[in-house]
Amino acid sequence: MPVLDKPMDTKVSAARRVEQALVDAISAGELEPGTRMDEVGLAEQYGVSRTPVREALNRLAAQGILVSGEKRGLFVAEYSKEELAQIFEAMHEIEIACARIASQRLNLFARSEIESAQTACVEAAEAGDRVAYLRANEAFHQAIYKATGNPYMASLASEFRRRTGPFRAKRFSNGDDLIASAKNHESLIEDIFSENSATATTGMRNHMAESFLQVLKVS
Amino acid sequence: MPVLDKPMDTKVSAARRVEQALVDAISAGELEPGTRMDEVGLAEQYGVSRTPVREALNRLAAQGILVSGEKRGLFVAEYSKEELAQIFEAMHEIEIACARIASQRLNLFARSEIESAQTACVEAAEAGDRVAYLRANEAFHQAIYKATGNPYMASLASEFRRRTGPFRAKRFSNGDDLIASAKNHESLIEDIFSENSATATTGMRNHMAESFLQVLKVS
DNA sequence: TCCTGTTTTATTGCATACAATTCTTGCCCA
DNA sequence: TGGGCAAGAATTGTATGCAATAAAACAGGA
Repeated sequence: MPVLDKPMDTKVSAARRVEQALVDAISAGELEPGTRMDEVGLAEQYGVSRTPVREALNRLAAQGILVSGEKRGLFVAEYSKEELAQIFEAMHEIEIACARIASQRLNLFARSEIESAQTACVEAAEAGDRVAYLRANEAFHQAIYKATGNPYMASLASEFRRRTGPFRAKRFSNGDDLIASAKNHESLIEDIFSENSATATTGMRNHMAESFLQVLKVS
Repeated sequence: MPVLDKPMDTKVSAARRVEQALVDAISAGELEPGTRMDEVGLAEQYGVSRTPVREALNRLAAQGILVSGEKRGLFVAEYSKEELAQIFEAMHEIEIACARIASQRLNLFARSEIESAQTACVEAAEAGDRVAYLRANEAFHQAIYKATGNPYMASLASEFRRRTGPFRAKRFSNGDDLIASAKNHESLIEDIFSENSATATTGMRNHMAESFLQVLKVS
């Protein structure tokens, strides 16, 4: 019975710990899309009562990470290809908006953050380290979100990345994919740094379209 | 003690009814930003126990409609002018994306829905009926969201409208404001119907900028 | 064998009780 | 008079029990 990792985290409520644990499990793919969330099972698994579990499930449901199917209960959201395309389209639009805003507001600090994230991406890609690349890629995109200077845009974009995480993760099957993705970043960076918002828009559009096509292949 | 409107709605859980009631109250401005949500108070107000109230509050908090301040408890979100500007910027971007996508995919049915919503807006504006206008305006924007054919974009945009509802509602102080807003819609519609996505983008950009400037005036 | 109606079981939703935490009030002392 | 401290009150977080309901299992007839 894997009790929660940090039982000493007395500051955080049990409900939040369960929520975080579930998000992690879903993002990591341990809980596959379509899996049913059993209140009593999770409760005893995490050593708490049903109440905080219900609270966590509710919050996840409100975020769209869990959905209620035709059967009773909540399930890890699973999407058809069409739904996936729609979600990616939405994410796509938000990323484009972020890139455009970032290109208009770019300051030196944000710029250096993006660049160093990209450096980490390239290193991980060349080393063929898939896990490191995923993390670096995440930091890269987060840096762009942050560069918008708009935390609401940033959290919106982050939320979509969380939701699509399980589907995007699959696509890096070999080292070439990593390197291709990193190369892709380079041109996107150039476009953003050009401080021409139209160029940045186009750049992100290409990047995201590319990215989505690969997801569809493996889903 | 205003008991819930539809006590017979046995199909819907108490938690959902409370949630909906709270959303309505907040959107309508009955619960002003900064108001503290009292679990026990709401519980007896709606004639249920704390459990479903807590569930509703949690869901609202997950949507960002409620936030936890420095004091204990949850509060109706209130924003500084800068935060408001950022939220509107984000909403702005999403609306623009919706308008662009809608203009690319517009079919006759969606088109007629947008047009009839606009007709209702004009009628309400000319009658000087503020409440009717708010509802019609809402339907107008929802019709555009729906016209994207992408439910995720639509729900995203809807969520932002819910969040900004209390702030937008204030801005229609007199009849001229209504008429101005309705006129504003006309040009936006033309832009969307032009099926030129660049034009639709520009149109929505103007509409939203106009809208936001008025919000800032009264906030 | 398959459909349909019924009983059984499992699970959710709600209420309530209790524990733990934080806010507040009032008191004492400087 | 003001600041700190302590006791009390209020409020949140969690556990548990019960009732309602949906799913499943089962039986009986066509």
